Amino acid sequence: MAKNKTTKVERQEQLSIYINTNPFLTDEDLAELLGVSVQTIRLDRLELRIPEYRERLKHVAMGEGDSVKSLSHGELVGELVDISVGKAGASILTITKEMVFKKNHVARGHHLFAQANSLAVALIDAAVALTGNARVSFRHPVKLGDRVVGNAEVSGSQDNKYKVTVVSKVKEQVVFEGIFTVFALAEEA
Amino acid sequence: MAKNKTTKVERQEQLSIYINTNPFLTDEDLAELLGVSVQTIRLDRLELRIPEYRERLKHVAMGEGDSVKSLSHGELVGELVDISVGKAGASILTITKEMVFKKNHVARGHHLFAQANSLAVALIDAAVALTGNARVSFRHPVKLGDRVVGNAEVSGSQDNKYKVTVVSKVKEQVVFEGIFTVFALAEEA
DNA sequence: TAATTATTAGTACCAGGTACTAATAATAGG
DNA sequence: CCTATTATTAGTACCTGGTACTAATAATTA
Repeated sequence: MAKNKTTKVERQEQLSIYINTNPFLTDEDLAELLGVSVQTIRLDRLELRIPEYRERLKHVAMGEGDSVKSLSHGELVGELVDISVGKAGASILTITKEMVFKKNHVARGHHLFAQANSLAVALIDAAVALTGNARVSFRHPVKLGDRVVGNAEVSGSQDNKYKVTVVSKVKEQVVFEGIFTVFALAEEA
Repeated sequence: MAKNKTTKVERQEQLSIYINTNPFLTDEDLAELLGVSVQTIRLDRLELRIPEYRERLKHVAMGEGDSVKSLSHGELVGELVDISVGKAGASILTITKEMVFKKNHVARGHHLFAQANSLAVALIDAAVALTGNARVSFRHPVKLGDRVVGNAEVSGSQDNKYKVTVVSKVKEQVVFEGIFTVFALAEEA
């Protein structure tokens, strides 16, 4: 037949690539892409130990599932527990396994920064606020499972420039301190 | 019957909570949890416009699917393109929709911080490295789709304390600058 | 040519649903 | 008190995306 003369191995390599770059492909999709029958795809997956569609989705979903409150999503990192716009606010961030170094279960600094930064920005009473600069100190390591309570306070302002001080604690112990300069922007800047 | 006298509305609220905190629950699971039949759960989902199990997983998986390189995962934010441990390194972060403010498509500062911070930490030749403090400036807004190239350099060291300077650019324009003080820790600190 | 490997077809089965019909409780209104 | 409406449950047929298995037919290799 006038089929592309690809070997089994070549096809299986392609299969791996397809699935790795897009786990949402079903066997039927793959069969069409590779020009073989669905049964062949199944045999290939078996040999390559690639789980079925639904299992794949489950695992992608799981890996990310409980990190919904993490940096990539939502407008705020952590959970806002109290806010008085223009004045002060607080948020809580629980350290999950995705946020820590595998080696020692210490949270990566940028998560604490992210909590503080998004809290600082949330405080500003403007359509859009951007961080201009920041000075931050990581006072004490934060561990997996810790509940980090961030407290922010607007400590000064000049024109559209606000100074926000954030102190984050884990059970009364200060773990992070930062001073953020946030700019309030007009609606259509 | 000696059932908990919960109203339909109360049950539906509970249902929402259950599903929000754990999208992996099937109708059967939920039926058992709430002490009603599977059919009732289905009707509830219909009324609440909650999609079915497989659709939910698909969406969790999708929402996060392409943000694998974002903050919550991997040991590094951005893609490492060059590194010479103890000296310098570079990484690239492409700004996705998850990283920007919906209103103006400008990247939230903490993502740039995260890229720089994880790059700084990666540079340190130690089992574990932690950021002590940092001074950062966001020079120019970064937009959705921008490819942020971060360049880090160890600019000094004293004992286990390293000073790392990071400059991030989008097409030759400096968008972020930061000086990080990173501490190298012993294996079993 | 015989043996082996690769590919395809088909069957029965499963999970987790949708969509629909129908029967039975429970609650409220007059 | 009886009726009308709402709530809940049961059951059926069907769908997707598979697993597990059997069997037949190419294509290759020894």
